[in-house]
Amino acid sequence: MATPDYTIKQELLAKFAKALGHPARIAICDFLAKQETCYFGEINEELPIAKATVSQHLTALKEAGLIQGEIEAPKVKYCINKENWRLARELFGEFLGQCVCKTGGNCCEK
Amino acid sequence: MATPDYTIKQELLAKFAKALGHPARIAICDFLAKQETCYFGEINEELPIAKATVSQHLTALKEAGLIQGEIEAPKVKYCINKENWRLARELFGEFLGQCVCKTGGNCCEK
DNA sequence: TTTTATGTTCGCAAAATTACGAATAATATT
DNA sequence: AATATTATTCGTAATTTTGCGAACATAAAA
Repeated sequence: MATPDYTIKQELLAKFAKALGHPARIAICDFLAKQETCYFGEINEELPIAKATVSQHLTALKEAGLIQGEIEAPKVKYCINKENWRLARELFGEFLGQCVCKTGGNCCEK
Repeated sequence: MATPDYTIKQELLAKFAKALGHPARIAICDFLAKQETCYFGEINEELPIAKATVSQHLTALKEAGLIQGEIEAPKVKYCINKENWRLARELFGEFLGQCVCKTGGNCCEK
């Protein structure tokens, strides 16, 4: 077994962050978070990129576990994966919260 | 002026997320969040990668605004950029929070 | 059964990311 | 002034990402 360079949490957080590291994927999530019905076509219309590219972004989000899809006739229905979404919320909250308690200026000025 | 494909918030959130999308950069931030003194050398020792690569990751975090550096003799002192860190915390909180209110199962089962 | 509608996958190109060692810069120290 | 310490930048290679159109798959509709 190779040396565990980073912790599981760090790896997981990085995986979520990487999946969210593109404006199109953020826009997809924003859209999905507001819809109960969520077909590929609607998402595709919302974005300024080709459908093949939209499909790729959806795959990236799916592989990170942030969304999920379900085939329905010739259409495909997507939605937020709420369980992992909550996990992401907890991890980001913990990660981004760990520096706030120490109020005051930065240790490096400017 | 080109069409604004995405909102400012979406772009900014994606920029922060992209910067955090690598375990080494998460590890760097974890380390910095716990230290008041934070020289390059200490960060470098903490990571299993070459110093040139560490420097690159630091630059990526710096360009995203999440950390900042200050030259001090032959050493360089790094720290969290607290102002932008707080902004990131707010943006991620808002983004990841927008789906939680609707409790219940996912719209797509399985 | 042939269309039609809806998305995914394929093949490709351009660009960006990740990683490293070597070279360089900048400043203390001897 | 020469040397040592510290970290960035350069040059390069391998991989991944992003994006598109065309081809394909699947199932409903005609």
